[in-house]
Amino acid sequence: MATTPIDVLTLRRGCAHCTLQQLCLPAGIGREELERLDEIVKRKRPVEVGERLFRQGDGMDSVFVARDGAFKTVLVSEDGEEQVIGFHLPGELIGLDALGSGEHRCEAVALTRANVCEVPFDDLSGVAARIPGLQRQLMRVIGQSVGRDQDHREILVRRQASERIALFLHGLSERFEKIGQAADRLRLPMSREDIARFLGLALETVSRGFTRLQEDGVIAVHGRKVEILDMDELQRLAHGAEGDAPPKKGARSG
Amino acid sequence: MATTPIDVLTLRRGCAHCTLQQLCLPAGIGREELERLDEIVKRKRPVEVGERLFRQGDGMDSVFVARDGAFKTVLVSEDGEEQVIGFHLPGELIGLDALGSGEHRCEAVALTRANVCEVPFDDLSGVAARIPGLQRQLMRVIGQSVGRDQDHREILVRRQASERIALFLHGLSERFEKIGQAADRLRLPMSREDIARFLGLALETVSRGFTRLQEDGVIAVHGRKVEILDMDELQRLAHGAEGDAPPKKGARSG
DNA sequence: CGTGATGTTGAATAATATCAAAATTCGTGG
DNA sequence: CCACGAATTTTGATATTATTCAACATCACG
Repeated sequence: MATTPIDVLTLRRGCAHCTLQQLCLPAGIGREELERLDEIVKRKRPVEVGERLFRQGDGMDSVFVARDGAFKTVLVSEDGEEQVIGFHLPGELIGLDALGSGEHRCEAVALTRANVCEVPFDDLSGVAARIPGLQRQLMRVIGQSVGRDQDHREILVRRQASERIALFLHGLSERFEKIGQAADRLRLPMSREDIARFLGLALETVSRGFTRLQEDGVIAVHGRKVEILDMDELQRLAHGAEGDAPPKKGARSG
Repeated sequence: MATTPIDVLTLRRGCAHCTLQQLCLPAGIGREELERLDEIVKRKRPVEVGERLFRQGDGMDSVFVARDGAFKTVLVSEDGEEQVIGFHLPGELIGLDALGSGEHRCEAVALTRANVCEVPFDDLSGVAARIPGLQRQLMRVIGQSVGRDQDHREILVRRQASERIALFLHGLSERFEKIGQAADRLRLPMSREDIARFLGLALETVSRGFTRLQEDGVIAVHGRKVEILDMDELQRLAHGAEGDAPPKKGARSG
């Protein structure tokens, strides 16, 4: 437990044997093309908590994908305040924010120790140009990234803290499920403060929100471990339903 | 004043003579290429207030650019609530939200009568593939679009209504200036309600915010006409400065 | 078993939403 | 040019909600 030894085999094996295959760039790409992709993908030593993949102003040399662990992307304003603009789970591309300008507008910070794949963007574009499937995958992944940004905005326009929090947890749950983890037993990789800066709320408000959800029997909280007890209700709350009349009492059927 | 006759000449002339030339897709494209672009650009009859360019779920057939007038893009949730996710001034591409999925996630509504150019996306991709300059322009414009989304998020994470409003006005001012209109005399094309739904605030809060800014001598408000009297102060307010110690007193010089 | 970081809780304060009404603007037609 | 009505905007009073400052609890880790 104390040490997570680097799985050298996994490192060598490449995309073809990665558990994220179906979620990451390689999804739906043929065997040969996969090998070409493998050639340009760099697998790096584990990244430690707090390490950065890139900083604001860096050129967009590579895009990154975590095979495990988690990252946050943050915007640091002139006065040093940190604004969290996204969280990244395994299989979700990191670093596309520089697509427009060629320069990163944010920085990517590791929330946990993580193993990441680095894909040099020039090479990727080159390979993608010759592999229609990869080109399509790239667009798909970019689209997903834009979609997550939209989700974030949909969270932020909500005026009630409870809605934002419910929306956040529900969205995270969906994403965990997508990468093969339990949707109802989340181990949050980020602090309450990170969540607060992501939701545009005070840290204490987030904490209280969690407590409230627990009191209402929607979730169970143990620090960063969150168990979702009533997914339907969580979703209801995420869409403006007040604490008024949850169709409880032997809930989901009638 | 009562009638704005359709300028047939302008309609015929095409991109080469459009006043938006340097801001729109054609910027920096050679004469011949411009003609090829012209061939695929459709110029439509004026769009009336409230008309939609596309709706949620529509396929991304075209992208649009207003030559004059203004649009909003809105997200309509299941329960019929409207969320404003963007405003579009002349020269700003509309309809890129569908890039990822191929389907529009939002709908584009005319805020004023407007003349728009429609660019069929398939054709555009085709032409762009053969014109490196256009390809680059397209990326630039997409990047700008993503940038405006980021700006919106940066507005929404602000916790003070006054900051959001200041940020909104300041950003709008910059964009007006970019299209050759006075930066300090804005004719807002959108209602207070639209602004509220864009900023994630109650309509009344927006109104009060405007009034407050007027009382503080930062702007002058006459309905939808807003004059910016102290741009520096507006910018200061946009970045968390309280009403504490504005370096006022014979303001702008010292 | 301390110790610093992280998370929770409480009380007072400040900000915003909500409900209601008045004022203004704008388009339209006389 | 003026008057009218509908829609928009502003303003007021009040209730809700979130923030802030502070203390306390808990967790992770050495």
